Amino acid sequence: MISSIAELISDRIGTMPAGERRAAQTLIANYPLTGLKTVAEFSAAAGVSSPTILRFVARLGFQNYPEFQSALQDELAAQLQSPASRTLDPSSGGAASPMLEATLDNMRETFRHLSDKQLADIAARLADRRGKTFLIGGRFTDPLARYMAAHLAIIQPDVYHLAGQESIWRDRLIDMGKRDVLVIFDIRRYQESLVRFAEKAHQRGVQIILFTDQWLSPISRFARHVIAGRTAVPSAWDSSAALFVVAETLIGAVTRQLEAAGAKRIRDLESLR
Amino acid sequence: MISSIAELISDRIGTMPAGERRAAQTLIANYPLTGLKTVAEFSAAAGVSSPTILRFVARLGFQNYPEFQSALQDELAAQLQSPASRTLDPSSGGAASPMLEATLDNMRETFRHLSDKQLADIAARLADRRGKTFLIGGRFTDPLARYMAAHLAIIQPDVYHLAGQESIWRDRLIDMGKRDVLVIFDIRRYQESLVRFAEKAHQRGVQIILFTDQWLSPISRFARHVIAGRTAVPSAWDSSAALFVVAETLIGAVTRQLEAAGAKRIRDLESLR
DNA sequence: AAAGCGCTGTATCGTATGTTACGTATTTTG
DNA sequence: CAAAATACGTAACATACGATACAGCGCTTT
Repeated sequence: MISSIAELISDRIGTMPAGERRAAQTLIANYPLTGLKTVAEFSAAAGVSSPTILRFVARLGFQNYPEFQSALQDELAAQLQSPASRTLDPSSGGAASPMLEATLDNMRETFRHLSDKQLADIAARLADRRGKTFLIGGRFTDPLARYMAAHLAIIQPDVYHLAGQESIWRDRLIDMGKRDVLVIFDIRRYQESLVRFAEKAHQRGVQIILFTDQWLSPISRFARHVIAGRTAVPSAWDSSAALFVVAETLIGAVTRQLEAAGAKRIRDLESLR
Repeated sequence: MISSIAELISDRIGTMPAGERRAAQTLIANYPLTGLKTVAEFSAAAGVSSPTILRFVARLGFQNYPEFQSALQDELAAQLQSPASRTLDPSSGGAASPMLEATLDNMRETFRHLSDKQLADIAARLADRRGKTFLIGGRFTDPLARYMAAHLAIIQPDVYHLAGQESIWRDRLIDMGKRDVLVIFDIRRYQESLVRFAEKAHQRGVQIILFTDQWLSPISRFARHVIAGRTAVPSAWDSSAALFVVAETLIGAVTRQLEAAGAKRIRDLESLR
């Protein structure tokens, strides 16, 4: 069974004429980048002419050059999204749990695409006390919304978790305006009810902060800030762990920003018990 | 110092207009593949027009689109040629977030003290369908109970999350017996109400599975299985992320064990929508 | 409430890219 | 050794791609 294009090439490289073989070798040499460049660049790198490159990809079974490039990109996408290809680091005791390893990878990847500044911006918005904060989640992610709401509600007023039936929180739209923030958690399979809700909130000028997966919920169209977490794990379910950690990080950042006001508020709450 | 284009983007994403921000988000979401495609494909993926994409790359400082693509390819080349740089480099990615590093450490430590056999035993008990499963959590951990309940309830019947006021779930004790399982989440500061509840359930012979922190909730006295997660992070709050990951791992394990029966159940549920 | 500014999309243009036809060189075979 | 077949490159072509000008719209500001 031949799965990757690289295998396909090394399989047929023996039957190729000299020029095409040079093309194959240069492609394998720094795979797959050369194949993503233009035909002219590819041919220059291989030291052959453009038609030779085209004959080369034709021999591999592709109808035209763009089709060949698309195949390379798909392959690269699969490779980049599943860090399984990454050599298992022997440091962590190795055969711990593939589930754990995947989760740790997801978190690293998620934060790699999340700059400190971006997190700071979002935290600043959440800490901005001129408006209210609403949180809501989907079928499996609503607990994350609850978790975040439970913490935020302690350090600042006007934090509301939207729970229950759709009709209930839809009516809460009337309370929302430009100064308010709506935090939405929505991963595959995206819920239409949430999309509708987000759209209406957006129309009212509400600032939306979206927690979603790397395939981006349609709500990203309306969102001011989008946090794309990795969710792929060797399980029947997707993992929300990366989003959970981002949420915790934000909770910490907001707490730090509100330290002055927040500390007093916490003390007041303590004395209420 | 800004080294990668991804950093450059997340650095300036705050100052971008809405359309360009959507472009930036879709690019970051599955970086860097979208940037290697044509302008038309990029714009379609982001849901904006072609000129917006071009304005986006112009704002990043590139003279034209091909130059932008070349930069992405160079970056990808460097990344592919040295795969060692991706795993655990304390230089660039390491200093990202001390919060993240602490969380990752917590998870590794948590799983280090958690044997495969122990996880398998707990999963087996959760998958045992002779009794009912109840889940409950504390002030901040109740969302974890909800999260776990949301998944377990799909693959098997008789899964109940205990919510609301104490008096409500206290009355549910009457439904609990020897064959039943009670999953409790309780971290500092431990809630008396939960301890009381756990004790009564224990007296009724209920099997208790406890998620707690490394200092062990007093409920551990009554628990059949104890999962001690690390919670220390550089924040004003404790982190429940490690417990969250254990919960997800268990969800996956239970799902696998119930695969035969569970798969049918999932299909039935799908057809109900 | 009105005016100005900035952002975004539509339509058009020039160009670089992939493609193909054809002639020459090189190898293979009788 | 000769002749044929295959391989390769040059050059011309058409397409599709990136770039740009312009108009409409929403938003902010006075």
